Amino acid sequence: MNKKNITFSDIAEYTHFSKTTISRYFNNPDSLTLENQQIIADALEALDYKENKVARILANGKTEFIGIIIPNLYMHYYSAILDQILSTYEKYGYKFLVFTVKDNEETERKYIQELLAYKIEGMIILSHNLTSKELASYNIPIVAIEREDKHICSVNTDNYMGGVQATSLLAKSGAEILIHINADLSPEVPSYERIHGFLNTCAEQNLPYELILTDTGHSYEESIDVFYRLLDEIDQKYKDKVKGLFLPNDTFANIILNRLFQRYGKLPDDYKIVGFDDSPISRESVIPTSTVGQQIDKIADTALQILSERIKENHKRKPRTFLEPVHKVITPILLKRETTK
Amino acid sequence: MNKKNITFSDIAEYTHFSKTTISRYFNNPDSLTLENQQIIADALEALDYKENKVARILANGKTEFIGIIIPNLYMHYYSAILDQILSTYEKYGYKFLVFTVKDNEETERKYIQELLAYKIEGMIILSHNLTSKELASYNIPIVAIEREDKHICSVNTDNYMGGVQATSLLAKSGAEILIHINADLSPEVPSYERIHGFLNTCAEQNLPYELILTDTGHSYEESIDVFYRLLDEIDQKYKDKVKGLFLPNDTFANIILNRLFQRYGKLPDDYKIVGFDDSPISRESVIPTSTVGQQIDKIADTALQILSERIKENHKRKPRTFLEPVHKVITPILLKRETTK
DNA sequence: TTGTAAGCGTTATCAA
DNA sequence: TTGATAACGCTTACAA
Repeated sequence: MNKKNITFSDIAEYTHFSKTTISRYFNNPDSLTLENQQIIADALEALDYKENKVARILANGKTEFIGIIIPNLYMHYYSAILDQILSTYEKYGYKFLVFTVKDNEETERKYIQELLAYKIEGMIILSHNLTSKELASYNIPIVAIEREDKHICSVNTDNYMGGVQATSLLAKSGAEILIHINADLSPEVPSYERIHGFLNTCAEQNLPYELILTDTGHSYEESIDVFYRLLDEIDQKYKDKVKGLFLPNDTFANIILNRLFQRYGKLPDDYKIVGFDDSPISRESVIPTSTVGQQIDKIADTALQILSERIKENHKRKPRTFLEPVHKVITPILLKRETTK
Repeated sequence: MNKKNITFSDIAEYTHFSKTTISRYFNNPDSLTLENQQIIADALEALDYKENKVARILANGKTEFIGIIIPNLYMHYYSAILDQILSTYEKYGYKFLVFTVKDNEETERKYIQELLAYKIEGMIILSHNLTSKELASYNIPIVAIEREDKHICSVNTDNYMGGVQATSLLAKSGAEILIHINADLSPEVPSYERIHGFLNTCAEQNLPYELILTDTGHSYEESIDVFYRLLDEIDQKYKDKVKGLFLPNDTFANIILNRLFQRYGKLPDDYKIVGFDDSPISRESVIPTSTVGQQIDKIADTALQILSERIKENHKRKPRTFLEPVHKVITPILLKRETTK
């Protein structure tokens, strides 16, 4: 802060080159002789030059910023996704400006404006506040992850396949009645497909089943109440049957597993449980819980692949104005653990 | 991208004001008459103006960027901290550029250079790769969170107090032998103080204790091996005593709790357990685990308070060149749950 | 292979 | 209360 910043002008003066040549040293070094490259390199060292990407952005329009809007980082799924997105820096070079948004449309719009003011080149959206139609109207490359995505690109887990895998595993482990509990989802969110996967598998294999769509609570405490009640009902209703429970996430699976352990000191033989997400709790539960794992690294990489392609397209002198949204699907991985023995 | 961006020049032309006046409309509206404010407001609307903060930064030097270097977002503690840091946007207005760095000095230096190139105004560091001395040499405001912090500002949990709270709770719950297991930490990291808190409490209250400092493993699987072995040893050694176990985090506490549950179908009366962090696993464990909670919201807010003060100082025409590092300490909160009944 | 000069879209300084 | 003009530090034609 003390002495003024070293700029290309200073280096130009010092080396008796022009600013342009200094710029070339950074952007197209091969166009300089090796000697001259060395001279400039030495000068940078001698003057302790620090690059200024803000000036570069203003001049060439490429910020290499990608904006991320994510509901929170408190839930493991979201932080795991962000973790993987951030680590794509080494491969793609984009820097990430991250905002968390609770359920508030106006806030989300405000944050998007802020991101646009910083000239982000693309955006990754995990929140559910704005429709994909509105998002598409911003006219910048956008990838949605696990949310409604009609009008924008997206990367999702193959939720249908996940539902099939979970249901089949329960069936194979000896379940006589298959039960899937889920929130009453909108058919537009990708995870709705898990329900289809469950239903179709039961139908195809001719398995008795029950589908319970209900409010699963908005906090851990609420969810505990909900699932304790449901478990009691199920216990009553299917007393003499082996019950196969497919839960929409590992947290819910864990609530049920804990309840059974607290009661019986073990997982009774007439209960089989499968969760979803392969979150830490599924490994750290009192006995390891079977679950359907999302390939979060692939999801993140695919999202960046889509973005970087479209960003490159925008940098062409004559970018195509409209590209159809693409929708990629990543296969989940079934993890057979102790709760489906 | 199609038609060129609307700039102050366009608005100036449209309204017959100068660029300067348009700038004033944004930065010092009171210096314009209400009429003229309205005229400009209408023009912005009519022309669909989008602000460009990159240009503004280049002109006034204020990016409002803060860089964050964090080991990962996979561990809940880190993502919880980042979550709270991001939500300070509403209060302080800073935007965050986030990098994750594994154990690699060179990578961290590279990322810091990148952050500096984007003219960040401050930095929050949670990683352990570089010494605080080296970090201080970058000459920008930096706050460390739970890491070595001799030469830079920091915000930490009062780890000593945490150790005292945990140990006292175990004592009160009837433990006859107090055991603290921890990694063989450097005395420079803040969490080392937990050990002091444990030892001093045992000494003051004249309690029998054992301090086990050992390699706790570098993965969940490794940790399981370590703690199963330790538990067997403890079980042998203190057969007829009520054992009070103070673990350095909730994950480790959970490993022990699960092992006991798997063996006995419940937490035996001669085991009392306290973890650290109030991470989700402490609530979601087979029975809720007592733990010491860090006030992560306060930690994040305090970090930003320190940064924003120092950044403001830097914006003064004559900033003080050197400010002593400040070290803030946030009191932890003891959570008494089922494992210390 | 190198240089000149005109941007990029703001803000700051000084003057009116 | 408003304006003219020179920064801010880099890139990009176009020339040589």
